[in-house]
Amino acid sequence: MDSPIPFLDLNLLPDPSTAVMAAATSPKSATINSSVNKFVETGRLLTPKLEPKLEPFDDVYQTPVTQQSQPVQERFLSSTSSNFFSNSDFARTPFSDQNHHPFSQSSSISSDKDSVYSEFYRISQLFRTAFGKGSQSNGDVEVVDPDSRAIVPVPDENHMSTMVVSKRRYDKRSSELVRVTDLGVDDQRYFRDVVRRTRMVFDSLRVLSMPEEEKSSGLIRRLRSDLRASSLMRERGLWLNRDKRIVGSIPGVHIGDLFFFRMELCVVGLHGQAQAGIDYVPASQSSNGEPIATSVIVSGGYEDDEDSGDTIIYTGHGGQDKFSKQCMHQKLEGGNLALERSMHYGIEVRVIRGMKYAGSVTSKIYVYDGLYRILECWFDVGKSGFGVYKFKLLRIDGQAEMGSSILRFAENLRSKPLSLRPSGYLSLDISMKKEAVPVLLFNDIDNDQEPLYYEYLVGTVFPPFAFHQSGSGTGCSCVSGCVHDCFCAMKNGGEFAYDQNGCLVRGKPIIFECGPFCQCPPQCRNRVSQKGLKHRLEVFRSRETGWGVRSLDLIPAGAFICEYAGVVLTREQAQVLSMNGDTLIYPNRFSDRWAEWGDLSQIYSNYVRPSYPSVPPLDFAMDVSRMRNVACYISHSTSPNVLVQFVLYDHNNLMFPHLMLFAMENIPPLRELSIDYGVADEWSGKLAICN
DNA sequence: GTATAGTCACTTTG
DNA sequence: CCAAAGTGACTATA
Repeated sequence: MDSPIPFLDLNLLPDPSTAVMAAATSPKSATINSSVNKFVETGRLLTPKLEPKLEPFDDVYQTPVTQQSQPVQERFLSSTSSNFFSNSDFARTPFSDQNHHPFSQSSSISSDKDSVYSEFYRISQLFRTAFGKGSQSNGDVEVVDPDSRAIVPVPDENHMSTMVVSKRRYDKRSSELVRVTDLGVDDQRYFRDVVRRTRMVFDSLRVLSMPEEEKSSGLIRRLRSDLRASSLMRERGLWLNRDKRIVGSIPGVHIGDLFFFRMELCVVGLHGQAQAGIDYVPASQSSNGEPIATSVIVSGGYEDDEDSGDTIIYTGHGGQDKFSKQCMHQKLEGGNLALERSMHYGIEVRVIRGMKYAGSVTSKIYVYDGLYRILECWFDVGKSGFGVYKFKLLRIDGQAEMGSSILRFAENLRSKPLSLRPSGYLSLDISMKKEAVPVLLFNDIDNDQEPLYYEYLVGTVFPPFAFHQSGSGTGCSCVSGCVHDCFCAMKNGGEFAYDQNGCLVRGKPIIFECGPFCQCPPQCRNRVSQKGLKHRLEVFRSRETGWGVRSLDLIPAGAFICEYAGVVLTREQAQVLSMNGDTLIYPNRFSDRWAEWGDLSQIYSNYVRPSYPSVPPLDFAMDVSRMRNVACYISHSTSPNVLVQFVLYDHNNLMFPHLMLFAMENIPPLRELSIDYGVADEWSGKLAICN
């Protein structure tokens, strides 16, 4: 019998992907010994209590590295304007006086209280109030013009109706510049949840405002569903971090987090510019009249950029024609000036990389890569012969592995796993080709090989009587694929649970996929989870969570991951087995995370959580003691990135649904997956997984 | 068929 | 109130 390991919440641990590329030179861990990720009952399972802790305002502000603060325009223009346009000899001359180079004096932090940067202060719990409700201080809500009214779909429990939402005048972003430091564990978890919830709303709105397939009226609308989603959220005050301008990391956003849209960056406050690559507090709002940069996006849109990971030569903005060709000299203004001022004061900037991502669509993804310092700034001749500003950025030490390099590593790992990780692989497919894509087994920290000793189970084994039920032979007759009002759509309450890409649109108590009794083809949109794995998964050994699971591919939010498979036992059978100490899963104990997915109650006051089709309390257990699949190695978290959704397809017996796992966020490659296994039952003390 | 170039409709900020 | 920042979805072309 396994000995249970102490409960560890994945989210309290450093991102395991940071260790991915570390060399496999570590002492053996003899204490971790668990085949399934289980946990013992502890008080830490329950809701964290948020204890406000106020930090003194005074002693925590940051001061400029250089005490003297010359008027910047004067300083710059006087030192450069003479040779600015004389072209021939743009030397590599840093604008900053060497004596005042930020890094040369960065250790000397003055405590000058009259410093222009006294508004930098540590803030912890102040943000808590600011976050939750969208921090509206707007008394003036008004309709700007009657034509700017938007008709938006409003989901109610069974169908879509419409309502009219008027556009409002928005608040400007705050000018208050702050840095958030020393967040406690509870705070981190809180902000993570807020960010995740916000991104879920964004995704739901985006998917809901996508055009449905037909639209045969000939009126082809180009619909930017990302813009629609963000503007709806803005109307509701759901954009994050608008009441403070945060320099440094954004609470709840981790290094390596992935975004598919620029507007998504705006919504969470990671980067506030819809198009521009440099975000900054403008001089007009800054307390000392100097602009300060907060974040940059390295998108590859400037020919003079040189990105080598930890160091970046970043080109300032401007000087391009509408065809993105340099056509004139850049000026030291706007974001360019802000970057220079940030360098002057030694203030870090967030770096987001826009990268082409092979797979899915040909679009870009944005990766948050952490904080960088600006080392140098100079004026140079660009490739096109026009003057450009260049900034040398250096990544600050001690941060988690860059998301962009993990992406690249994972991409290479796809084609040549053994040459990139010559040791550690125990198996290149523990499913022995039973799954559509391989499930790898990796352990580079100890000698445990346990997952090799189980028979691989692709799908849950139900008792024969589960199939003997009246009505189990009915299905749709959509020979050419299901349409929106077909029989199977009706079974699901009149709408399909999945979008055209097979992503879960809204969680439901249970989903009816098309099955063997339906006439529709295999590529029907209502067949998703029954087709098995799409993303390559890897069971891996971790010092913190025992065995864990991660993906080698990017898993987009809402995508199906895998089934949680086992051998179904009735209550009586389970009682016998549990006395023998076998490992059982109790499906009814998983938290109802499906309810969060697609929850638009923050947008629509009349939103009701789907309650149809209803599902009776589940009264079975699953045995995974001999046969199991990849899912039972997934770790527990109270802030999980994977949800459990009940699905039926091969029979219609509501008592015995499949447990299907879907991504709750964009899960980067090599990041550990986690499920909320539920909290201990107050009376029995039992958990989803029990011995 | 697949990559690339071009075109168009957008939004927020300072 | 407007200029400036560039994307994302689509269409045409190589």
